[in-house]
Amino acid sequence: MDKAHEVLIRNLSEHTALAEEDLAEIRALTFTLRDLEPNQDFIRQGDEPKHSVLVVSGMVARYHLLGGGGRQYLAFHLTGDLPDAQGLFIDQMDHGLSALGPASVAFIPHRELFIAFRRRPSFGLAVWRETLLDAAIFREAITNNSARPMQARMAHLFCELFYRARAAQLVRGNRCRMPISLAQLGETLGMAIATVNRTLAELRRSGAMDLREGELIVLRWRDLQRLGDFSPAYLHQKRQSSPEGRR
Amino acid sequence: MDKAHEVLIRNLSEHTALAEEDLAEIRALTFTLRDLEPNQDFIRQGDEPKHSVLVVSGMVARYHLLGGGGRQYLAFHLTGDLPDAQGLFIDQMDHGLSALGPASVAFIPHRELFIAFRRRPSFGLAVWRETLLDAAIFREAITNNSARPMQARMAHLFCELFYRARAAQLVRGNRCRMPISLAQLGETLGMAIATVNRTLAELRRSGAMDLREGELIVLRWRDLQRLGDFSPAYLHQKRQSSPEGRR
DNA sequence: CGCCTACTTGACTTACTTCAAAAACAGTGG
DNA sequence: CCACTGTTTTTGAAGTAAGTCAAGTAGGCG
Repeated sequence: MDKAHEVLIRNLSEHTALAEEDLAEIRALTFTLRDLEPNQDFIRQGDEPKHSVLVVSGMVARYHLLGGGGRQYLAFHLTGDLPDAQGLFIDQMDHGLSALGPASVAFIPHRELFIAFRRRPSFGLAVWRETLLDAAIFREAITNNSARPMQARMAHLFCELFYRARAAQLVRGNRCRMPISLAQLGETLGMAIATVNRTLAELRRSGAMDLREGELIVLRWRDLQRLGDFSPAYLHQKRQSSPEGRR
Repeated sequence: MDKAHEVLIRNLSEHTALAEEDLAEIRALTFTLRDLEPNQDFIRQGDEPKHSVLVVSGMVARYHLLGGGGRQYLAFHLTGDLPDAQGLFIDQMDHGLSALGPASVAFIPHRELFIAFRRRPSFGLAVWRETLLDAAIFREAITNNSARPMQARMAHLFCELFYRARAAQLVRGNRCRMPISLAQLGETLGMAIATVNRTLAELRRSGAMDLREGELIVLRWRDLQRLGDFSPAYLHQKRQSSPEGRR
């Protein structure tokens, strides 16, 4: 019944072998569930975090606020992710968190986490590992937004999200939920909304993918991967199940 | 005498209060020193890391290799930094490391680190904290390279490096070592080398800073900070000593 | 039906890239 | 000390990709 705990366990198990004692420790954590509206901000830049967040369902984004009120989206998080383990040791959030589509998250008190880390250091290491994976994704975003042309940049983002969705078992057939607007895509990839639209149109025309009604549809994975110059090594998946095979 | 250990202790102490036992644990670590030529690569993308690196002197960079053989620089590291604590839980490096100017680094076996973490969990947490600080710097780089115009982008980078150099006590007067070429600056900020030069010329003309003979000179900190839209919150320094005061 | 938001498209402008060449500089060897 | 080579920096001119501006269409909802 406690879906949240199981979601966390599944996600950590992707990268780390957890002992029975770790599982017990995790199951003993107090989670406070909260349902979120689409585009609802639930942690703000400047907040002093006292809780960590676990994505129980839906998609969650991190963003920087810009001078003019605009946003720079930094990363997206799927079911099972701990989007602000980043905030564990930090006095003031340097970025905010918002839901993309409808989502639900669980709040976990930092205090409890630290106690659990002390009792089961291997649990701490597993969470640490997650934060390092996050960092690898950040690094790739730097390269993506700085060094790749617009089309590849966008294709790469979709590759990453699809690949990660697959690992989190959120892909059904060749599609997964992706409730992101063009404006948000622009604020993620550093391009103007008009360009977003034109670039997306190109990708559609290439026949590699489609994005419709909040769903990402991958029609030809290898083509999309090629267009996006995507190689998943940086995601450090244990089992290298790639969406190949489906053309 | 063991400069490397003291450098690490000083850096960790910036953010975390270490107990005597932690210090003892750190001092017991085996460091293998290595001197590096300017621009020498010492960890390559694809390597299987068995050691962590500590910057003992000089400046070190992380980079992604691009398809065409080019590079995207991801971050720079100063004396005291642990540039690849990121590699602690990772089977294959997703990025490489190189010296900028002449530098020296110490290698620490992962095995020893993990043993030390077990014996002194607070030491592990301190290193974890460092990796989260790194991640915050990555996030800012995403925003910098995606959302800021060229001049601000460059100014912001110099602000960050100067600010960090100051915290690491590497600033003398209003200058610090910065052995970086225009080409590398371009590969950091995602701009063509011609643009780098013209943008740098603008910044010089503004009178806020200069970059000469591998040295960064900050003439008017507040102006540079304004030009770069820089606010240091994301660096999460405990003591908020800013370079202000010197105009 | 009308309003609001999200998406689409077109025409214009510009900031940046590319290309090219010159000037400054560092290292090497006579 | 100076010529010779290679690299880095500087500057100019031309081309282009992407931003901006603006208007129009489509979709969702009270």
